[in-house]
Amino acid sequence: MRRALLEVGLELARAGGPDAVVLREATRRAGVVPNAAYRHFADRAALLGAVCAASQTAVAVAMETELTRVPPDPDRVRLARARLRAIGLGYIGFARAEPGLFRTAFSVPPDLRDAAAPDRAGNSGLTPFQLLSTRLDELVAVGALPPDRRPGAEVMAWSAVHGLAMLTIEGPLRSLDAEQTRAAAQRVLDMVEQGL
Amino acid sequence: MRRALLEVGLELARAGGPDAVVLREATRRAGVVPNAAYRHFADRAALLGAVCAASQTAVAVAMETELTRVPPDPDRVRLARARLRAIGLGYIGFARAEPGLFRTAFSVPPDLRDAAAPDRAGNSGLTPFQLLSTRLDELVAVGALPPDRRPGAEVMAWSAVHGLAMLTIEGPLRSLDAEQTRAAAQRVLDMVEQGL
DNA sequence: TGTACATCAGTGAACGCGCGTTCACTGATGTAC
DNA sequence: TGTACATCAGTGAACGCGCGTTCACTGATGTAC
Repeated sequence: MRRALLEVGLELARAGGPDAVVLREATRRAGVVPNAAYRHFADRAALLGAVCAASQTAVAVAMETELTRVPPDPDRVRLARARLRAIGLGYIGFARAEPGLFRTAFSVPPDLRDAAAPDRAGNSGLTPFQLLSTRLDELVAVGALPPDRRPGAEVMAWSAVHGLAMLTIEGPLRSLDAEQTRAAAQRVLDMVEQGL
Repeated sequence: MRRALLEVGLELARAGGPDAVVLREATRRAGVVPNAAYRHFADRAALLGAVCAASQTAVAVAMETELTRVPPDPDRVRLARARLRAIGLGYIGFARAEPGLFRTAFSVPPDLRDAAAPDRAGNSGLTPFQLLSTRLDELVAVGALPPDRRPGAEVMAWSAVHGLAMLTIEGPLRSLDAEQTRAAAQRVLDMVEQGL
């Protein structure tokens, strides 16, 4: 039942973002009376927290999926760069494909994201941030990024990619089609590579 | 009265973002009965649209204010770069100072941002996007940006700055203090300069 | 200068709605003796 | 093998709340004759 509520909560978030995760509607879809939810979640905030954690996992899964598509390359520098691009593309692609879940994953009330994260199934258990850190570490390891530029690099890369994602899903870039979005993503990733 | 409702609406948005722009609460604060609002706005969406337009103007004003602080410089290239940085800093600074208004300005429902924009008072009447375009045009004019790199440059610059703004107000970078934010902003702007 | 009338911003009361949450409950499941 | 009992997921009914919106209205303001 807990799982059913979580899944139905994800369905609601998918369709309408975090505000759409409504306890009564979730129980309705789960075929259960409203207060039954309180057997499994302390309150609405706890349900939303769980949905948010699951959304973040989904983002991470999308990034890792893209990562596995990177072809092997004997040139370690080129490979490391391709991997960084891959997680960026996965991130933006997820935002485009699942804007509701994406917003749920990151527009999260401060104090309820510490909800348990029990469903790490399907990915390595790393958060999107950790996936990014790993790639940047690799760039340093293969000599593609000077170590003195490493600190704070997450923030820069993440800002660029996150900004594009946001602008394309709920900002003024909403009208871009899939092709244009992909092109914009490539250019932003170019900028990150250059600018780091 | 219309003006009073708009200002009280901005107050609500300032405190809680777009969702906090509640018609009944606005009339309450304006000292008026709820339905009186319908003399001035078709419905709640129209009020929110007006508040959103005003928030965007506020962002633009913050950017222009920062722009006027740029000292004169005989080196036109350096000046153009400083101006681009200035509007970026204004943008991020506004997001930090007024997260509620910032979110209201950009997390806007698709169809109601075409609300009238009657209160252009206090700035040149340009939108944040237009301010950015002007700066990029100037970079090209002084030879700091190759013309073939000009198309799409808005998207890249805006993505980087917008992403940092978002991550610092409602994302995982919320815990950064003012000093750290400023440093991050400078680095992101470095990246944009390099990466363009 | 004075009267009749239209305009229109704000009133008072009410509507139906969906929400989160609490209460005492039922009835199936599993465990202890 | 059979009975008594605890556990606990889900029920049924209800609460108080704030919301957006609609109705017929009042009363001040300004205009036409």
